This record gives sequence, C-alpha cells and structure tokens, in this order.
Amino acid sequence: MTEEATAGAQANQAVRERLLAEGLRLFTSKGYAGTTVREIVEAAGVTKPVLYYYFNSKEGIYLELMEGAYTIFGERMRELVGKSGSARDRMEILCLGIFDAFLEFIDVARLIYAIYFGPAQGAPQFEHDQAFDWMLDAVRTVVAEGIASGEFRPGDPADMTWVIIGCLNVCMEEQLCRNDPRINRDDTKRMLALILDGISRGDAK
Amino acid sequence: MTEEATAGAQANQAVRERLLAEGLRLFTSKGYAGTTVREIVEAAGVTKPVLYYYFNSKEGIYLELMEGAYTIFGERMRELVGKSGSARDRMEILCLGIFDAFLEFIDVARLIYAIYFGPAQGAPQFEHDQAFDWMLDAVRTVVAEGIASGEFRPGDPADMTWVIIGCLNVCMEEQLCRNDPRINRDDTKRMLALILDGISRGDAK
DNA sequence: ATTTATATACCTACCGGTAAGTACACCTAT
DNA sequence: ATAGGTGTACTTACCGGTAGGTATATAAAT
Repeated sequence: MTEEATAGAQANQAVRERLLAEGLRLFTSKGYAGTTVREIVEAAGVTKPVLYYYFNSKEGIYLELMEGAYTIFGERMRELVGKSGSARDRMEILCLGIFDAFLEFIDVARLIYAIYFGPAQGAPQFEHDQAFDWMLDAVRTVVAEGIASGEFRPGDPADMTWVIIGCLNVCMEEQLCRNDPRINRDDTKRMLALILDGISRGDAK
Repeated sequence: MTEEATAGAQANQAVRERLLAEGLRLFTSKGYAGTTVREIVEAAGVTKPVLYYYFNSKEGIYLELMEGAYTIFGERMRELVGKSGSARDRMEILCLGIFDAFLEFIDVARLIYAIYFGPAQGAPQFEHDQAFDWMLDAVRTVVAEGIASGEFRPGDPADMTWVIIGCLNVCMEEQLCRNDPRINRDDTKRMLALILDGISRGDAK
C-alpha cells in the first residue's frame, strides 16, 4: 500500500467522520425531525448526495450514530465491571467511573438521553434501554455481593440498587441539562458515600 | 343567557379543548418539529385555519400547552407543601404526593420531561426548569427542618436533598419510559424509607 | 480503463401560514 | 317585521419555501 492509498483512505474517513460528527451535534441539539440533511452536509462541507453515498439515507446516519454511542458506553461499562476490592470501594469505582465516562462522552450521552426521554419524532426504532440496563445490572451485582459478604445490611438488593442508580442518574442528568450544573464529581462522590453509609453494616454513628 | 348561547360557548371550548388534547398527545409522542399542524387539526376534526384562529400559530398552541402543564404541577406542589408532622412523615407525604401527581398527569409529565431532555428542535423557548426546581426546593425545606429539629443527622442538606430527589426522579422516569415500569408506588415508598433510615438520627440498627 | 467519490440540477411531497369566502347569531335602525 | 351591519367560528383554496431523495455528469483514485 503506497502513501497515496493511505492518503485516499484517510480522505474517505475524514469526510465520513465529519458527517458523523456534525450529525451527532445536530441530532443532539435539534432532534431527528428538527435536523435537516442539508444542514448536516453544509456543516460537514460536502454536498447532499455524499451523505446518501456513505449512509444511504437520513435514517442511515442516525442509526450509525446510535450504534456507535451504545458501543462506546458498552465498552466503558465492561472496563468498570470486574474490579476487585470491598463492595463499597467497587461501588465507588463503578459509579464514579460511569460519571466520568458520561462527562467524557457527554455529546453521545446527551443523544442517548434525548432519545430515551424525547419523543420518537419519526426517528427509526432502536433498542433504547441498553445503556441504562447495563448500569443497573452492574450496580445490582455489586450490591448483591456486598450483602452476601456482610458488608452491606441485609435488605432488598433491588431497593438499594435503585437508590444508588437514582442518585447517579440525577447527577448525570444535571450535567446534561444545565450550562452550570449544580452537582459536580465531588458532590456525586459525597452523595454516594451518604447512601453507602446508610446501607453499610456496622453503621452506628 | 339563553340555552343556545351556553351551547355555543361550549362548542367553542370543545373545539379548543380537542385541539389542545390532540396537540398534547402529538407533541409528546412526536416532538415539536415532528408534529405537523395538519395532523393536529385532522385529529381534532377541524381545518387548519381553526388552529390559527384560536392559537395564532403552531408555537401558540405549544406554548399554551406548556403553560398549562406548569400550572397544573405548580398547584399540586403548593398543596403538598405546608403539611405538618415529623420531617420524616412530611417527606413521605411530599414525595409520594409528587409521585401520585406524576401518575395522574402522566401525559403532561411526559411532555415536560421530553422538553427537558429532548432537543430544542425549533420549539419556542420556555422556562423549563421550573417543575424540577419546585420539587427541589420543597424537599430541601423539609430536609433543613429535619436537621434543625434534630430528627435528621447533621450533614450537608444539599446532599440529602439530592439523594432523595434522585431516588424520586428515577422512580418517576421509570413510569415514563416503560410500558411495564419496574418500580411502583410501594417500591418508591420503601426506597425512600431506606434513605430516610440512613439519614435519621438514632439509627443504630 | 475501471472504480470510487463527489457535484449540479432536479424531483415530488409536504411544511407553516394566509386570503377570501360562508354560515350564523346578534344588534340597531327604519 | 325587515334590512343592513357586525362579529365569531369555520371552510376552501392557495402561497412560498423546503424536506428527503435521485439522475446524471464529473473528478479523483487505482
């Protein structure tokens, strides 16, 4: 493969990536129906048939963005699961890891949330619950192990799981919905500690 | 006023209410940009200029729906605030009351959430944070009084508030996003109790 | 020469909005 | 009692603009 071939392949990818980046930005800020193909291609600096060349349709680029978003979060979840240590430590690593991933890929996250809560608006169907369910399963696993090991109190693992998820969820949502979020990572850590203090065994303060 | 006049006034309201009801349904399920004036009026059984007659524009009906939604929740919040009893009892009444209001007006709630998380999509600007902020202030007030009275532990009232809000929030969101919510009112009550057990003074179990 | 990537020009269908008209109720003047 | 005027509620037909998508030509890469 010559250097020319590499440059050509890279030019391909550059156009494609530009379209995806602009598509992500615009779908996120305007929604599926509110975003036109014209504005995506104009932002990417190409003409309209180029989008159809690479993605076949408006739906095509949208679905590719969705698949990419879920892939990113799935990989990050896998990295965060399977750590070792006390249940409390692992919970902290897991939740703050999720929070950090959220911030790192906040545009992607915003798109996922927008789809999850937002109206369908003619967008093609996609399995929407996956990212949330991954999170739920991971937290539930750590809770169950904490109860089994005696580190957390006996109780309903589902309740504990949902309280933790609720806390993490509201912290993440705050990052999405405000230019000046009222909750940061340290707040999240403290709030998590408050919950874990409450469900830990040997809590006699 | 004759009976004919009453019937005429009622016919007015019937058309107007039909447009609002169909508008709510469609904006909620399809979003602002994804909903056309044509489908609203068709669903309401009138012609397009009728919508412009009553609401001046597509924006007009949307804004009227949004104002109505916030009015409903604001009134319900006022009813729930100002109850008396222990901080714990009041917190339970407040949170479960919010949850109940949410279920009662779930279409309205769905629209508010869709707007809050969903993309702007060309919809007219509206102050979106109000319902959430009402909730936050109400919970914060009860938390602060619980700490002051010694019922809750000394601690950061903001942390406690947000943990409670996060829990309530995720329970409500679950009602929105699934045909078969995994959390019901009793679950919500139990989870709230788990948190309140954890932050209560005298918790030595 | 062939394949791939891109541009120009165009298509049909649909968008929000509006002008003009109609039906009806009510009021006032004759 | 009747005619004319006014206002409200609604319809039909239409407007200019734009949506997603495509045929064809051209440029670039191999």
